[in-house]
Amino acid sequence: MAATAGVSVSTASLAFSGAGPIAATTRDRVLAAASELGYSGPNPLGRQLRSGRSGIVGVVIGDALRRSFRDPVSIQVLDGLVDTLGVLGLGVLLIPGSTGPGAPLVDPLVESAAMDVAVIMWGSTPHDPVLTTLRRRGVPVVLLEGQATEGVAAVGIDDRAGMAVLAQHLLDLGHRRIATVTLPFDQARRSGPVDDARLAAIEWQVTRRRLAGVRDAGVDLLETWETPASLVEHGADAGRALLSRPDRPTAVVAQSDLLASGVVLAARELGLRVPQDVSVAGFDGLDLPWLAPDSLTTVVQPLQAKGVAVGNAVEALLAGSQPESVVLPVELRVGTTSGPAPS
Amino acid sequence: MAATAGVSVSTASLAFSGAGPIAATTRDRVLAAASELGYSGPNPLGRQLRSGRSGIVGVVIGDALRRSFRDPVSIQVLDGLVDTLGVLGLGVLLIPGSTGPGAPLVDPLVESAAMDVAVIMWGSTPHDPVLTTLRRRGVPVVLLEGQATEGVAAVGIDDRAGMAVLAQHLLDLGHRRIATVTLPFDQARRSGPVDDARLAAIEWQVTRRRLAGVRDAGVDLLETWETPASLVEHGADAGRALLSRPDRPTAVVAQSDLLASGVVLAARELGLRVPQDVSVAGFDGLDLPWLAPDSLTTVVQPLQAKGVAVGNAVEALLAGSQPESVVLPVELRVGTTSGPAPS
DNA sequence: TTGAAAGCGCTAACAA
DNA sequence: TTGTTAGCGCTTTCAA
Repeated sequence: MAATAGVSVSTASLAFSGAGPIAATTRDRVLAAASELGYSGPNPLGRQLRSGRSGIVGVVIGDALRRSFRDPVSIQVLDGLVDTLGVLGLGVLLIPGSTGPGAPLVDPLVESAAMDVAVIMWGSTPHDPVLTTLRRRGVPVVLLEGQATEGVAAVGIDDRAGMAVLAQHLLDLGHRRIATVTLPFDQARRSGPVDDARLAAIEWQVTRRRLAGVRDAGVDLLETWETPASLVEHGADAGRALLSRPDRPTAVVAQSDLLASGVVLAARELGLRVPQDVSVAGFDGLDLPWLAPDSLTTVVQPLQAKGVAVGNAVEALLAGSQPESVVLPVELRVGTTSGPAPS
Repeated sequence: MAATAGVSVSTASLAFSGAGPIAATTRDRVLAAASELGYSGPNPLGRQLRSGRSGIVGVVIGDALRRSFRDPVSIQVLDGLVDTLGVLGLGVLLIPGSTGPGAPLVDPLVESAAMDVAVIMWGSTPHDPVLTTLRRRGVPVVLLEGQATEGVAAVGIDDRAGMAVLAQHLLDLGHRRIATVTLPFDQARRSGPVDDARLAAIEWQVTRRRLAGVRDAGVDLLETWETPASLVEHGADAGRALLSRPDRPTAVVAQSDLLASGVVLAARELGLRVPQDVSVAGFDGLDLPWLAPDSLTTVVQPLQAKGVAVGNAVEALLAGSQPESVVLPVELRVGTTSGPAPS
């Protein structure tokens, strides 16, 4: 310990922290001794125990990393979050979400990793075991796109209204046979057409709200197709099925841009022209350079801003106040993939 | 503290840890008291200080998150890493890499976050300030695709040999006018054609090795184009430029699949047929569903396995041994984007 | 301006 | 089988 080498004990702390009064000469002496002994500043573990703070924000990804991170949506939110937290001197600890039926309900890190606040990304319900565990531990939580509960704020977007505007856009173009491709309903992550019973059992709020938005506009859906994840290939599967129907839809609304671009690919594959034969719309507002020359008709959501909002909520929690839930606005962006319904 | 409520002090520790002898009745009593008081297991901060271990592995991303994570290559490696570390009870702390000329050289987390081991992803050189900082702190380091130094192991692939095989494949197909699109040369992240002086100054070893591989096969490159990041749009930029030359190359080798797919898009845009008019090849072996109906000719590298190998190196370091550097094999995969040179 | 002492919560060694 | 004690490294009173 530098103290032994120099001359003091707690003085060394002052030398490093800069807080408190200290003679320039002593500080220099301490720092010199430290570098001699190969001591490089206070041990974070000691500081953490003393302060009761780890400086760590646990981020529970709502899925296996490999899947979550293939989705630019999660990435952009995470990016905004990391930026915001970085300024506050906080680090992000990645915590895998439940990876499937076989795996344990919550990752061990949720049970026992040190963290000052936790963020649950994507689809937490009030009875989410992850949420329950964190509350038991007394770790304050911020939800992203989850259902706000007593004492737990959520950051989300107005996806229901956004979807309604998008659906109205298609109605205005004369479309009447409209099908939709949805995000997952729940952990089960099934794939295929859904019936009324299944529709009534949607657990994930995002999926539910976006579906409700379509109905709000007065659309009577020709078919609803559930996917296991927001990935291009699942969108393509759905597109192949929906566009092969004898009463082929004239428009397909997907609940994400990745799903929508899969539908576009499926349409091209089937020799259908977009938008002359079929219109396709998505949700998110991603930049998809490889879809060129098409640009997707979509609802743009502020992904970075979402991350920033979560970061701000975290900051509030650490400051001891209870943050408000936030609903960010979205906006219709008409691209080249939607056009008048074929007559 | 549960101790007060129950009857003991360190007995409580035994009750929770399960290690050491304890009467079933006392354990139950302690656990009951704990749940009554809302105490939920040992505070990780205390345990960490006591054990000297944080259970955290810092992963320094070689770039801004938003860019790194748009690259499936990083994601898949990270996925393999998180899986491996999860089993060991270790968590991954995300640390942004240097984000550009303006920003500070190293993220504050590198200076002072608690971590047992650090992983530097992507392109660390022996004089990397991040590496220097970590060594000063005494944090053991594993490099991914960096240059191994004394006491610092690196995990990488045999990209030079892989590139040579790929280049030979093109030569075998009769190609003689071959251009290449490279990964970044250094922090500067420039875009455009490079001259000999610039070629001699490549800092990032991956870029250097893959370029060397092409030359190993005996290819005399028509042009070398540098990109600022491995992203589709940069590949498209490069493709547009290279394929607009009067002496248009008959084949373009890109140092990554994302860059290569950008080149394919540029070719389509220019009305060139792939591979009849121009062959395109990449590196990585990604699954690119949206490139359909084409599948890229590429060099497949074991991305997940890379993450696992890094995880194993971390494990070795924590066990006190010095891991060996690892070079994983790669393999040529011929797709539909390469064919005989046009006559 | 510096030093001494206490205590954050934990576990491991030892004693009872 | 349980309790006592010490100490991980730090920062923050408080006293000198």
